[in-house]
Amino acid sequence: MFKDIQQTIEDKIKAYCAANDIPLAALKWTAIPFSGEWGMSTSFFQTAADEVRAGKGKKLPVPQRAQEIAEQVKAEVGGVEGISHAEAVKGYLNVYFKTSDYARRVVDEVLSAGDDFGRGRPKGERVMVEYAQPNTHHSFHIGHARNTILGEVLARLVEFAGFDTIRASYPGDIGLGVITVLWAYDRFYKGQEPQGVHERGQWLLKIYAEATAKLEKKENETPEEAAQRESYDAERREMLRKWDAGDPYVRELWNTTREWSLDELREVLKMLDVNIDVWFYESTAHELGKEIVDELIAKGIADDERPEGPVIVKIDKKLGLSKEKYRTMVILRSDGTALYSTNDLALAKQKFEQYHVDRSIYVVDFRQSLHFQQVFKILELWGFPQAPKCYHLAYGYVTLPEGAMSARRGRVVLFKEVYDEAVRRVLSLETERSGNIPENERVKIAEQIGLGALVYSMLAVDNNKDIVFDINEALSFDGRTGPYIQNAHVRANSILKKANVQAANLQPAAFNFELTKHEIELIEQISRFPDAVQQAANEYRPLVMAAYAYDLANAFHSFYHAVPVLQSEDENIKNARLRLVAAAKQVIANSLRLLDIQAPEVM
RNA sequence: GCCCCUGUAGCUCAACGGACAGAGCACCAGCCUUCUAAGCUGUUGGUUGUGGGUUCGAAUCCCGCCAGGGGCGCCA
Repeated sequence: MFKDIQQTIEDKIKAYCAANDIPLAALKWTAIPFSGEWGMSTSFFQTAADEVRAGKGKKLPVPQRAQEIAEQVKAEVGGVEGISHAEAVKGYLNVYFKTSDYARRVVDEVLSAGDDFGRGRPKGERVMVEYAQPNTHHSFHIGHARNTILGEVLARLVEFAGFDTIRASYPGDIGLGVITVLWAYDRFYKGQEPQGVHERGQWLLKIYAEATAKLEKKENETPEEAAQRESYDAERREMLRKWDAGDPYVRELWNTTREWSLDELREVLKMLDVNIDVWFYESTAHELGKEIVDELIAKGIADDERPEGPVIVKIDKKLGLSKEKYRTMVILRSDGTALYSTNDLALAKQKFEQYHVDRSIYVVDFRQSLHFQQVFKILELWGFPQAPKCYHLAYGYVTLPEGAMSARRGRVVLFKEVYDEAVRRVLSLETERSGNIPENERVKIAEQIGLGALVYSMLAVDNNKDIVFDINEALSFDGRTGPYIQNAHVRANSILKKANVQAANLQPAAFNFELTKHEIELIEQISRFPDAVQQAANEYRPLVMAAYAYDLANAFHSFYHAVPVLQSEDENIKNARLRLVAAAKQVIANSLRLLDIQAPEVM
């Protein structure tokens, strides 16, 4: 906001420097710290340093010269419309806005834009975010939740920032792991089927863990046990071969169990309010892979070492690098079957050609960093102009205090378990803390709060860090948490409800009284929202929005505590503060929406 | 051997190369007949792993070292 004022001031500074032969460096504006007033700040260190380097000007130390320039420039900007005063401090020029104008402008803009406040102008580019890609025949665990939440929030951010956005999911519905479940189901549990979408999904995970135990080589195993294990393994491999050959029995088995998993996945996505636009499945990507390999060989990018070896791309060599960096990627097995890399290359081509995406974002854990660097480089060699705009959003694992989660050992924390526990905890708190929640909404609100806590805990850590999952921390409702932000929304709503006003029937009001520092801070935070959206989207970092939302809620809580609204001393102040509360509620709601967290009216 | 990530307060984490490195949790001291205490206010707590370098200015950029994690031609 206020780019017009900024531009006016910049023009004045530039004119002054040009007239006085000062080699002005690019101006970077930031907020003024520790001020308690609004304004913006820029420094002249770089300019002073440039001057010294050019041998111009007086021989002053850089900080002193910067201060001198700031003082000179200060005189130029005093009379600008909307500016109250300016000051030169330690080499910085601080420009303060007229509080009443500024406050009114911010609040009016929020109230008129509503849900669209902060939305960026269309950027004319299409971005596809690929996330929510768990394997089927496993249950959805807390690590999948991190992936899905990161991806969804990123999608919401880039969409709101102005990108045409496509959400894509890529479940791994085939592979040896999937076949292992099929085999064990067919061998030991054929015909059984638990009731309930989640129960069925979780049951498959249990079968997987059991099957792995049966197939794993044990210490000190007897010859009989070894023979049994090898025979099981042979059955499993035979089943994979049959699947590949399209055997009707195996395919039918696969389809049925696959649907159980996908049912569970769709249910979880619904709980998280995630709507996937495009579903890619590994099983169908398989078919596409072979052709692109031929194309890459024909173009001289890939080397075919068959039948002795696989099809490979010597990336470093093709790029002319002497040190090993991207290494060599195998893109097709020597027997002609597809690999993960084959599928990803084929899918990327499809994204570019069929979906016309300009940017392609992959939300996948950090262990696959090299894989994606290799894929992106091959896309570049292949000649796709979108290759430089492919981005791997790598995130750390969610581990348990006792170590890594392991589906094979059945040592996983399921999303549904945590969700249920979250709802239980909120319900018991509601009894204690909330008096006025209607009986028929208690569960719904508990779900919103519980999920809010869980989701925020996944977003409040930068994505490149591992999260050691502690349920008490994830489901904390105090301090820097989802419920803290939701509570700010509820309190704002509470005031408006009590005043019996809607955003639509707020009285106009002027902020022509002396504002408290809490009001100033709150308005400052509100005005930051559009920039926070752009920053989070440009850097592909949900954390930026998570941090912003907390700061905003924090400013509101302080305001709420210190500044009376309904008890204001006069009618104009009351109306102005009601507008401010309505604006704050709106921006908190917008922030929560981007974070995929519900904004309840009561809690 | 090579590559990537991480190292900041007791713990969990922030900080476009810029002003006194900030929050939360925990600890301690206050604040509920007053718009919801899932809250507010205050106190305590730091040679940013380490040694150099670049810069007017470094937690941030570059080099070395230490510690932890991950990856490196037919797993995904």
